[in-house]
Amino acid sequence: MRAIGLAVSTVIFALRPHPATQRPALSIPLVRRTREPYAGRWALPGGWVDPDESLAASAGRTLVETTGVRPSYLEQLYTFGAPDRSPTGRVVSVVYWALVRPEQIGERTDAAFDSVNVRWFVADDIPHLAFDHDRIVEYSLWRLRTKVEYTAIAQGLLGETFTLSELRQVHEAVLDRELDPANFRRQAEASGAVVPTGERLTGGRHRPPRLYRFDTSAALADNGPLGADDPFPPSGEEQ
Amino acid sequence: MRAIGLAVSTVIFALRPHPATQRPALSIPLVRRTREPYAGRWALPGGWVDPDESLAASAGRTLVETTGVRPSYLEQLYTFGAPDRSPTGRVVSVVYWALVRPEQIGERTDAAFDSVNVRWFVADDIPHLAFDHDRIVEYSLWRLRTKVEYTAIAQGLLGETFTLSELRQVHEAVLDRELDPANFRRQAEASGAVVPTGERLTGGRHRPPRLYRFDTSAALADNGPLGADDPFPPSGEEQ
DNA sequence: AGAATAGTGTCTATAAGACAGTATGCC
DNA sequence: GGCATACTGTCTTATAGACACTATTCT
Repeated sequence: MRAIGLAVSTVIFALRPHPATQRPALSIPLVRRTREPYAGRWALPGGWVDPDESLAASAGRTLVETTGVRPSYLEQLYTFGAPDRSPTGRVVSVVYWALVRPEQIGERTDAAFDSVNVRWFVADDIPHLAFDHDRIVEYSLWRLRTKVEYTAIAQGLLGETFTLSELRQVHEAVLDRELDPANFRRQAEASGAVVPTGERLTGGRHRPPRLYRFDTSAALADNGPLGADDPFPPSGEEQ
Repeated sequence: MRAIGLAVSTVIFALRPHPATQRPALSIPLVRRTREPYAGRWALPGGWVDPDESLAASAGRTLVETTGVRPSYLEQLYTFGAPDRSPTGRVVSVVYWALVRPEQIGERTDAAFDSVNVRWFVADDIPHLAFDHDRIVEYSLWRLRTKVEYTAIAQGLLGETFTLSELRQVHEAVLDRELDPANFRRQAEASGAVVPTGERLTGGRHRPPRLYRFDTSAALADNGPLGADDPFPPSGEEQ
């Protein structure tokens, strides 16, 4: 039995101002490869799985190293393992996807963070990536878009409190289409996932909207018997 | 980098006569472990991934070795990789699930097939399994049941032609609840997944029902940018 | 004819979408 | 007061479910 390399990669999503329009746009951080193969090309953050480390914990490391924050949601996406997907030998990659809240990203300035080789890209304007990462990003986008329509994962991209208008804009940014404000409001309230805080957002240019928060007793997504992944398990137990 | 063992396991589903009632019941083949750890316990069929073999092809081997037939559907389920899931060392298992048509199973009698250590179990009456396989089976059942409600994967369990009554019984066996024949018929026809052959099933005790076949131009399930897995790829290309 | 399943019709409840209309705060 | 957004009301359409009813074949 020859050794097969086992790696983890993570597709990280956050909402960031679009470079052109400044409106919130679904974005993904990528790292530039500094060595062969594919030196100079952009790729998904990731690395080898440590022998004593769970898969989700390995994905958690990836997140910290690139965004510097704890993700609000983490889920296994798919495992890619075609024999020829890496020119240097057999590598099987367990890929995760994560949601990060924008206010937590901040600007990393410490020496450990190499901002030259880490850059955020708008999700629908990704360059041609190394390995089979184009396919992976495409699939992760499909999964996010499918899931945002029938779960409450959008909260993984938002802060503590928010207006329904902001929540709607998150859905619009993810789905890349406009939604009817009236109908969206009704569905959001009927779902029970959001709860009004009783406060209003002042300082806007118009009528102050109500602030909401997510019902913390409800899960972000129903993944069946498997719960959500915990990238930073307290001890060492995990699937 | 210490080596991490990479394995593949497969949850195989087929409809077989329930030992007690003789009615079609969702069933899973298991293999009895002949060595430690967990010697004597039932477990999912599987094995090590060959260095030159794709993950789906490895799952395909599993299928042939236990059921002896080509599966009608194969999909990656999840990758389990907790550091302590095997007492003998670190093993990461990429798990697949598959559907097999009952008429293809047949009874294997050749010497290569050890029927003593391979047995079919009714899905809702599975013994306590080796490793973390209890969880895996539970999750695969959830996935199958979720998917049968919004896709046409039930055809993976049926033969070439069938009556709508038979199709409904497949759904009922999977979901473990009765469905209204009238409403089921309407939905099946409206979905466009089934097409009447123009023939009828004679020889029954009552009014002969129409025979249908699946619309081969439609996919069994929408897995997004990733298509269905092919366990027996012609050359060597795959994800 | 009767039994049993095949197949159709129809009513109700629910939800999504379109869109008109009212409310309220800031300029 | 005007404007932009917040928020409500209501109509239409599609679909799921319940269930009554008709059709056809075999015994």
